[in-house]
Amino acid sequence: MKLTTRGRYAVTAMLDLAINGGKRPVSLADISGRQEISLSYLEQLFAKLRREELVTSARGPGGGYRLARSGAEIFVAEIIDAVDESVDVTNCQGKGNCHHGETCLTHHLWEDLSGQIHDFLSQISLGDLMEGRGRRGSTQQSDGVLQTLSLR
Amino acid sequence: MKLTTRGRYAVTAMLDLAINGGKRPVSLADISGRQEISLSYLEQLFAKLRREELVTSARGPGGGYRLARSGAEIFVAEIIDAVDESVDVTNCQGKGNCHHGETCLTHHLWEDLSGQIHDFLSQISLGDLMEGRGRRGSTQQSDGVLQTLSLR
DNA sequence: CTTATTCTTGACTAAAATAGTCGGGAATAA
DNA sequence: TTATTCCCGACTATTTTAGTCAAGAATAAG
Repeated sequence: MKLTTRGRYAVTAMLDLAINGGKRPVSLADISGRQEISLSYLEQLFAKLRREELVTSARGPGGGYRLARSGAEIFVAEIIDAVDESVDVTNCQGKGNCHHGETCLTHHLWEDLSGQIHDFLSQISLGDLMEGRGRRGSTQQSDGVLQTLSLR
Repeated sequence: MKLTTRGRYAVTAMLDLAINGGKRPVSLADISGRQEISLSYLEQLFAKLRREELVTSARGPGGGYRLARSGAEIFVAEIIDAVDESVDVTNCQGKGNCHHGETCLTHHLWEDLSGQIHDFLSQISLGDLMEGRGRRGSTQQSDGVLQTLSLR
C-alpha cells in the first residue's frame, strides 16, 4: 500500500464525482476546473478507474463519468489500488530464500502494517466521507481505540 | 500524510533497531547490510530521526544508534512524520479564500481522511509490530469494525 | 447529416521526488 | 594513534509524477 499524491488526486476526483454526480454524468473538464487537476492527467487516472470498474463512462455531449456503484459501496482502498499499483516490499519476493538474519522479519512486519492500513482504508467509503462520519470520534471520545472504532 | 518508500525504509530501519538493539548501539553499516538500504541513504534518514529525537547516537568504535525510547513508546506515525515532511493538500492553504464551489469541500474531506490515517498510525508502536499484535484481529474476527478495534 | 462534445489511447516531455554517491570532517573507544 | 562511526553538505542518477499533444471514436443535439 502506497499513499501518494496520485492516490489523493484519484480520491479527490471520485469524491467530486460522488458530490456532483446526480442524474447526469460529470465531465472530466468539470472536475478539472473544480479540483484544479489537469484534464489529461485526469484522463489517465480515469482510464484506470474505469478498468477497475469503479466508474462508467458515456461519450458525446452531455457525457462524462458516473460512479459504477453508490458512494456507500466504493471504498477508499479500491480507488488507491486502482491508480497506484502496489510494489513488492520484500527482497525475497516471498520466495522465502532470505531466511538468514533479520531481513525477512522486518519485511514481514512491514507487510503486516501495510495490510492493516489497507484494511483500514477498505472500511471507509466515499459515502462515509461525505456524511462526515470521518471525524465523529475525535469530538466524542478522547480514547484512542474508541476513536478508531467510531469511524464506521 | 504520505506513505512512500522512504517512510517504509525508515520504519524498517527503526524496526531493525528495535529488534537488534540491545545493550550496545547498532551501527548504520549493520542495518545497511541486513536491510539492503544504502549506507549514505540511511545516514540521511537517521539525521532526521535524530533531529526528531526518535533515536540517540554514539560515535566511535562500537558506536551507532539506539531508540530514544522503548519500542512500545515509538509510534509508526512519528517515524513517517520525521522523514516525510507533510505537504499542503488544499489549494487555498486553509486561508478560506476558495469558498466558491466544491473545491474546498473535497479538500476538506481528504484532510479528514488523511487525519484518520495519521491517527491510526499513531496507535501502532514498534512494540506492537514486534509482538505480532498487528494481525491478531484477522484470525479472530471477520467483522470489520472489531478487526480494526482489536489492533491494540 | 453535421457538428460540437466528450471519452479513448498512445507517445512524448518537463518537473519533482527518490535513492544513491562522494568527499571531507569530528568524536571517541580501543 | 588509529580505526570506527557518526555527521554534513553538495552532487548525481533514476524513477515517478504530472502534464502535454495529437489523433481518433462515439454520440447527443441541432
